[in-house]
Amino acid sequence: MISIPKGTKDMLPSEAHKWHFIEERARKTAKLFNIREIRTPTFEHTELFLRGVGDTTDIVGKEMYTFADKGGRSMTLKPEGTASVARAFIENGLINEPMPLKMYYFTSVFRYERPQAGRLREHHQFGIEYFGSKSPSADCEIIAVADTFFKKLGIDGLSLFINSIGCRACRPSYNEALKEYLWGNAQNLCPACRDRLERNPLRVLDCKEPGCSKLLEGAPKTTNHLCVECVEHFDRLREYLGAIGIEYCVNPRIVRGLDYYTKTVFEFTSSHLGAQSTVCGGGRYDDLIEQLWGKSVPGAGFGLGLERLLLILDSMERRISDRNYPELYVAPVGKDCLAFCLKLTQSLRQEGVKVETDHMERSLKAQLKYADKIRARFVAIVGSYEIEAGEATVRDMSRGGEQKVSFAKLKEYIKGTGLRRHIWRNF
RNA sequence: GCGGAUAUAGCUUAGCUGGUUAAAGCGCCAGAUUGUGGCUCUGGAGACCGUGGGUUCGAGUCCCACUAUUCGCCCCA
Repeated sequence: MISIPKGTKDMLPSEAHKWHFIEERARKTAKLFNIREIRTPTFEHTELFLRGVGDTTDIVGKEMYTFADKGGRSMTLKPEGTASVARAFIENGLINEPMPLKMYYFTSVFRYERPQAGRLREHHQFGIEYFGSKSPSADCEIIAVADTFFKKLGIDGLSLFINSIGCRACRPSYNEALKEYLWGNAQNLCPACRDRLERNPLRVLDCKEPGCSKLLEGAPKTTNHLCVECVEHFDRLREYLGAIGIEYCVNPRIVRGLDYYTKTVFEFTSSHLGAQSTVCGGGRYDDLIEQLWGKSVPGAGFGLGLERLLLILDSMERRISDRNYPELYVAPVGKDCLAFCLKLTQSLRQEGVKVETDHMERSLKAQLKYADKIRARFVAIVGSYEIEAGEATVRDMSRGGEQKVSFAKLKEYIKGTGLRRHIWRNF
C-alpha cells in the first residue's frame, strides 16, 4: 500500500465545506480592504529564497524542499509566501501601479520538518502583502485585516503581540548590546544559542530553553535601542491600533524567523492551539525588494496558517454546517424510466436546480433511503404512471407530504417552496 | 536532527495472568410480500491483529528490530 507522504494531509469531501467557508470569508475580508488576489508558482529558483528569506534562517538552512530540475537548475518548493510575491512585483513592473499595491494570496507552503500538532510539511496560508507605503498606518491596516478576518469567522481567545526589531540603522547597535550582555553569561546559554550568538544574535531572544529564558529577563530590549525613526514608527503604530480599537500587547521577545523583517513584527496566538500556537505572523520588510532588485520599495504583510485556523475552529466546536444539499432527487422506478429521468435531470440542471438522480440502479425504497442520507429536500418519483400522466410524484422529505407536479412546473415548485432560499443566499 | 507515547475492520474501541473459527458500536450493502426515507428488527460484506524476527507445544497478547502515526524540542503558520 502506498501511503500519503509524512506531514501531508488529504482534504476529504466531507470537510470541503470548511475550507470553502474559510476561503470565502478570507476573500470577503480582502474585498473590504480593496486587496486583490495574486497567484504565483508553487516553486521558484532557489536563489530567490536564499536572497529574500536569508541564508542564516532555519527555513533556508535546513527546511527547504530543494531539487534540481532536468535542466540542472536548482528549484525550491515555496517555504513561505512573501518572496514569490516580491519577485512577481519586481518582474512585472508592478512598481508602476498606483501605490500602495495591496495583494492577497492562498498558497501551499512546504517545509521539511518533524510534524506535530499544528505543523505539517505542506500547509496552506492566506497571506497579504502591501507594497509602497512606509507609513505605520499600513502596518496598522494589515493587522486590522487579520483582526477583521478572525472576527468574521467568530474566533475568540486570540492574543495579538507586537514588537519592533529596528532597521538597518539601529539594529547593529542593538545586536552589539545584546552580544555584550550574553557573552558575559554564555555558560548559561543552550548550545544552539551559543551558536546563534555569532551568526544571528536576535534569534536568541525567542529561545524557550529555561536557562536562556531566565538569562533573557535581564537582556537589553530591542525597543530601548531603536533609532529615532523606528521609535516614532512604533509609537505611531500603537497610537493607530488604539484609535481603531485593536487590543495588543507589546512583547519585546518576538522575533520572526525570517531575515527580511524590519521595524514592526507581530503575531496572533491562540489559546486553543497546542505548542504551535501562532496562527498568524507578519511584519514590515522595508529592505526586501532592495535586496532582490536594488531599488528600494517598502512593504509589509502577514501569513496566516489555514490548518491551524481549522484546528481552532474545531476545538471551539464552532460548527460550520454543510448546507450544499441537493434540492431535488429524481427517483426512477425501474430501469425503463432511467432515460426519461436522465433527460429530466439534465434539463432541471440547466435551469439551475441542484438535482441528483440514481446511478446505482437501486429499488425505490433504497433510493428514498439514499435521498434521505444526502439530505435532498424533495424527491420526484418518476415511474410509468407518472410518465404517462405527465407529472411527477413529489415528496417533501422534511414534512413527509406528497403532491403531483407536472414535469414542466417542477422547477417552479422546488424553487417556490424553498422557504430557506433567502437564508442560504446570506450564508 | 533529538526525546516520549501509540499501532486490532472505513471510523471508535474490546480482547482478562499467552490457549481453539479475533468481538462490539457506528458506517456501508441487502431484506422485513406487491412503487415510498428517518425509528425498529434481521442478515451480509469488510481485519494477512503495522512489518520482520525471536521466546513457546501454542503469540493479537511476551521480547527485539524496523516502519508508520502522534505529542513535544529546535523552528515556524
